[in-house]
Amino acid sequence: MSARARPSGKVTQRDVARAAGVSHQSVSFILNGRDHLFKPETVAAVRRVAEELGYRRSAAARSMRAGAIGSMALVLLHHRTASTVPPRLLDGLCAELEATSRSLVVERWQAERLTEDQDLPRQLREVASDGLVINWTQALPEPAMRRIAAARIPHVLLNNPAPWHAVRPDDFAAARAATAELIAAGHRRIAYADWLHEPDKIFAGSDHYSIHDRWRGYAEVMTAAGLAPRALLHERVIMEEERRAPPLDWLRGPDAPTALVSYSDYGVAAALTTVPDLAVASFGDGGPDIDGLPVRRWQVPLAAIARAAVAAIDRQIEHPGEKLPAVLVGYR
Amino acid sequence: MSARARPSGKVTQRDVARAAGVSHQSVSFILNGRDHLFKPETVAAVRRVAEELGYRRSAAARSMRAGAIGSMALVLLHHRTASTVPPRLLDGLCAELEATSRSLVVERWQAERLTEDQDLPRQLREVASDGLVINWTQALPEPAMRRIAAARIPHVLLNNPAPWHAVRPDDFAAARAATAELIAAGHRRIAYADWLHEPDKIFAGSDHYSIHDRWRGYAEVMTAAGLAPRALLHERVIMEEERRAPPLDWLRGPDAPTALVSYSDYGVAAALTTVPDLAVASFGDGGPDIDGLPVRRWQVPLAAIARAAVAAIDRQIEHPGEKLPAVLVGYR
DNA sequence: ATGAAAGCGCTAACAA
DNA sequence: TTGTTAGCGCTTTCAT
Repeated sequence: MSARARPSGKVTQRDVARAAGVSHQSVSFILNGRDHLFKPETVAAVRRVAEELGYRRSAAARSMRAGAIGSMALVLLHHRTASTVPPRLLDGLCAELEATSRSLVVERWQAERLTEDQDLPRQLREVASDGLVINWTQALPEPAMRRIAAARIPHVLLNNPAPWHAVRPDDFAAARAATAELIAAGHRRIAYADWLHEPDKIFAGSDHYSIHDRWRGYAEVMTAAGLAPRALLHERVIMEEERRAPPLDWLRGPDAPTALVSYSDYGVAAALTTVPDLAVASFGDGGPDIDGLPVRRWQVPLAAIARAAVAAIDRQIEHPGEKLPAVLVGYR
Repeated sequence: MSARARPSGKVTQRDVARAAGVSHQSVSFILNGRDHLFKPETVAAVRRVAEELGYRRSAAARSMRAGAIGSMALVLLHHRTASTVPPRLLDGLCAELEATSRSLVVERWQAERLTEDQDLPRQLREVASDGLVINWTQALPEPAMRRIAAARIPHVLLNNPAPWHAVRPDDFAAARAATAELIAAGHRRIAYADWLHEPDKIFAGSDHYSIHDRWRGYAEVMTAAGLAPRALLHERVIMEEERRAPPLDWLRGPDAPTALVSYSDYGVAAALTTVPDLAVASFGDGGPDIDGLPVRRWQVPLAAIARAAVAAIDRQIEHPGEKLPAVLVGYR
């Protein structure tokens, strides 16, 4: 190893150039696909030396030059409890960005801390990505919105009912389809179950829009088919802290439902423990089934959502200031 | 709005300086906490103008100057199917990095494509983070290892049995504790269940080390207590593509186990559907229980793992070339 | 209390 | 085919 790099420093194009006996601009050209301009032996020498020294291009210097960062940020808002990241969303975003050799940054925002104007999170304070994919079902806190507007940051809201700059799955249509499928299979006593949320959120539509939309989709199809919608709710909201099996008495008895449309996976396993031959449809971020249980599971179309989100941000980068209408993505 | 920024360009310190009538170095000082050197009205003016123009510091320029990127990369290796990211791992890494105002990049590596020397992933081609947290249970592909060594990239392997530069949960100890707990509760017929893996992986220890370690921990404690270890395996491996409920006949009958130590959550719901009063301990990345089911769930200590991983990389940045022994993190 | 100048590593325009 | 030069935005040292 004739030419060693500084032991604790980064190897630069200059180091490679020195070791290979060429100028550092030649190194830049050769390492960036414009090698046809050089003698084959020069190219080979530069390549070999770069490899030996363990040269890696500086992403910081490159983005500075290019005027773009080469990454997007996935922003996860969370209250006290850790926000859940649907793995397939992460995967979809990575895949989408890889395709254009960009990468994904993940940042958490604490909803409470965003109330004050001070101490904004990094992605709002700095130009540290080319755009923000914000996974948040409600309205953004004022300070964050102000900053995004003032700095004209390309962004898109995920799973958010906002009319602009938003991408979300079509929960209403999915609930309709799920219910219709059960009716088509011959079921008549089909109940809707939501063990997680308070009735006013389900029936009136506050909080996460999907809580209301899934119920609406179910209820509409039932009514249209001349069947009676039935909501099975926990008499008391089960909070994160005190999760336990929901009471399942209504699954037995003469008028018991033969099928269930469940808001989420929560409680489904318990329901099937009580009535093994219940037909169940549920919605979720996970895979096509719940660990070995016979459930028709409607998967949130996260890959398509990721694609739409990246496209929306790219559009804003190209056409700054343009107002983008929200995108509804259908379930598979 | 007297001084507008270029509509489609980024606002720089220069722009702010011009609008506020000071030099751009003054802006840098004022915006970075050295405002005591300036007149209060200058400080106020600069602050106000920066806010109005939506100035954000360029992370690229800053890291170039600083000689460090200010982020770490979480690397997810995956085969064909999407790799799962334990949400609590992501959360733990974010939290750990936030504490030092750094951020997290996520990159997927495709194990097959790493076999060829060409076309390495971005984090190996470029200096795009200060270190790699590689979530991979096997040996790294040769080209990746070579590159990491040649470029002296700070890194740590997660959930990996490697003796150096690795951080992993102590599955062996956890399985021992889980089994001991069931024995202490009075159980005698305790079975070990793994419906996902082939016997040679469980008993001989190829593939993911935890597959073998959890079995070993269980078997040792059982034997030490004078009880007979019993492995309940699927007669045929259940592949991703054909997941279905495992056959559960062995949970009934006179000699049936009263308790179960399960490799993972897979199959637990089905087992409890068959025998509701079975005592079950399982291991997993998720929350403290499986959707409403009575299971003693041993949670992989992902927050502590994240902390150890970041610490290991920081250590390598400070002491390049030092060989770090693997870190074993205990379950809670 | 404020400004001038240098340089981080890279690429692109221009010279030779 | 190769080298020279300038500048991206920022921080820091030095001079005023």
